Amino acid sequence: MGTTRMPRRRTTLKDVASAVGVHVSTVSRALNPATRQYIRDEVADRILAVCRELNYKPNAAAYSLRTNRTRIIGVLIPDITNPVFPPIIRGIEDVLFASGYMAFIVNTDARKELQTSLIGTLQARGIDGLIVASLERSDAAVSQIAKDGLPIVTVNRRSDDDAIPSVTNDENTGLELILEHLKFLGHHRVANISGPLSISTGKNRYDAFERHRRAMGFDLSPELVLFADHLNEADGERLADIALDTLGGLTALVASNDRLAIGAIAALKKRGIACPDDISVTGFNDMPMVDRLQPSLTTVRVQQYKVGQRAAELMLKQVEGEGEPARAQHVVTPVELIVRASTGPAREKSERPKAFTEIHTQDRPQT
Amino acid sequence: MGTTRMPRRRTTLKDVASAVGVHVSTVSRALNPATRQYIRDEVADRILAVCRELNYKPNAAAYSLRTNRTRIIGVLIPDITNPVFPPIIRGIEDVLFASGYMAFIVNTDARKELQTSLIGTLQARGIDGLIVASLERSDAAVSQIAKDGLPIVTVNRRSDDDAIPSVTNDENTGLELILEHLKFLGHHRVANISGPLSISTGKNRYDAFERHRRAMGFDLSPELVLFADHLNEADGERLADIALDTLGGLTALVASNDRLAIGAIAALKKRGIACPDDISVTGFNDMPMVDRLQPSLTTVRVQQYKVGQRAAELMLKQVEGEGEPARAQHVVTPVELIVRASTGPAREKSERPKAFTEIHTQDRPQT
DNA sequence: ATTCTCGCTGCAATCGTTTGCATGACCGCC
DNA sequence: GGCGGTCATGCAAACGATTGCAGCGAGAAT
Repeated sequence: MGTTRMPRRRTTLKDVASAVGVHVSTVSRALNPATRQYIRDEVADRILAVCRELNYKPNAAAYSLRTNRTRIIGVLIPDITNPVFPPIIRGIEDVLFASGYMAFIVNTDARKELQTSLIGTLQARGIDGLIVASLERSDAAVSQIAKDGLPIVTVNRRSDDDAIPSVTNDENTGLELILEHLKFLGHHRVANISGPLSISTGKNRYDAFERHRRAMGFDLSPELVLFADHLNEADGERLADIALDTLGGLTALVASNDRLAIGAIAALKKRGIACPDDISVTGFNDMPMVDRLQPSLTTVRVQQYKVGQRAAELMLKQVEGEGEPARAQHVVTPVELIVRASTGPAREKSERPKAFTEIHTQDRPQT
Repeated sequence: MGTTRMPRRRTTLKDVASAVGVHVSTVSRALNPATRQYIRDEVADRILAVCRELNYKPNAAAYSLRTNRTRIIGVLIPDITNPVFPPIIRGIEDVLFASGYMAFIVNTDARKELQTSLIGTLQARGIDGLIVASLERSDAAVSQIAKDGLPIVTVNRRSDDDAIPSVTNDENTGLELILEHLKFLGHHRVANISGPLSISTGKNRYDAFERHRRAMGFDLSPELVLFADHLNEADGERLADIALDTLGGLTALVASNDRLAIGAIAALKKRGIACPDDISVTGFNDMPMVDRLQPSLTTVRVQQYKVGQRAAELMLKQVEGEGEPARAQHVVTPVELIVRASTGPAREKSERPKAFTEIHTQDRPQT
């Protein structure tokens, strides 16, 4: 020893108590805002001073063991590598942290059985609540958790089970704005690369597409809708290929999210089809970077950070408000159409020059 | 068996013990692989069966209180929203999780005093170790933590303090590859948009740039190096603007990372300078999406996921290996040059019209 | 003067595990 | 047949906080 530093023991309530000359319970009460009132100001001040001096930090494990609360919220994410999620996570973390909570973020890789097992792990860790972004419309494990009384909120997606509070985006208006925009540009035959119907965003955007294409008088052929298995670029490219092979006279592709749209654009590029001159493409989400792609993506902007914040707030309300378990809230946040360079006037039916032969001079004012 | 009624209370060791008809300590030992040997197989099997039946999950708080270990590793990230970090985090999480550990991810926003306070919070939570990606070359708080004996590893960056283990990328080779590539393309006067020297990546890449541009006979003018305050697109654009305003005859810009490079390309576009025809640009990191930009980015690929894994492995070795604290390891992972469309042959010296005076006819409607 | 109230503080149980030590059964051995 | 030695298990003391309840002094009320 000598040179080696002893890992000095952390200071506990008992240390503080004996330093001040009071009982540990007195220290405990002085430190807890809820019981602070029972202690004489003079004593409390002395206690606070000593705590600071000894750099006292309450032992979280002991607190949890006694109170059965951890001040930890579990957060289930499909894949943190997907750029949609980090802003949501920031929103969640910032709100939770401000109230002394922390977030346990875990990736489910969209595997349901893994998700179920992760929920078990999180419960073993004693989380106070669960925020889930990786949710299918029906998920027995999640519904069971909710029924067991663990506070829960879904974010970005929602469950068919209305008892589970949610914070989602206004998908319906989003698609309405897109279709309005395309109609204005003169499109009539537009295809939809839909997400899986097992996920609320996929289902809701699909429903909205059907609703509004009917209302606005677009071509209603059912074969104009293709369903993705995964919400990624590869599947977008695959489905766009199918669409281009099997559907004639297409002038626009509406993708269920940005990643599918990016894949679709890659498919067009591969074939030398110009976007937007031959075919327009739209996304959904407005992920970071999509304004710098070629062409920059026309899409629907959702308030990712905000959605995360709201979810965390709903969670805190449940966790802190010991009171009555009021009816589950469902928050829907507004969206906004962002027009960029991936959409343009519909190609005239008569003239169909190969895109790269013409000079495209259109100038779109950046965001 | 059969339909189970809902136990509001979690099942504990005591429940299992009384169900089996043994003492809690026996159950505890049967469940712990290290003490499993002391228990008769017959009894142990019965215990395991009952545990499964009652769905027993050990109480993490009680475990931590008793053993002073949480199986939680703190992870400090500057900003999870920066696409460089999610893959690293996945690497860390996957490895930790496989060993029964979890990660507490927190964002420091590159604010040192916030980081210091976050470290305090994490310590109060009783983390078993700390992995830090948000580190300046000298950080008193972090060095102190290490000296106190808390296992620590830095990832992506490293400290000047050699006692702190690290996992980093081979910055030196990365810049060598880039400069070799540019030299091969005939460039001679190339500028460097360097990161802050207070961060190891900035410093090391700057040093490497200096070393190799000298070795390879590039133009050595000191004014060819500009220093960024922040590693983001905005600063890249700002510095590229300065470079273009003040430096004549430039044919290439070497940026210290992809985000700076993206900003630099935006600056070129804004002025109607063609990349790579007028000026080539290179990045570092190979973030997701940079292959889909216009032009796609020539950059150095670092193994982000791998780096995260290695960091977690180093951490586990420290945490699990009760043994003596062998000398701090410093792992350097190899990098790879990815040539894409943002680099091209150097413009001939003869033809060098002021960029913005020439007719810019390129067809980028983009801003 | 006695009793009651009230404000402040101490006492001790408790949360669910782990773990050093004691215990008791059983065995082989001299 | 007593003795030491395993082996398997029970006992009970921690770990550090919270919290219902008891106690105590002093001032107010009777």
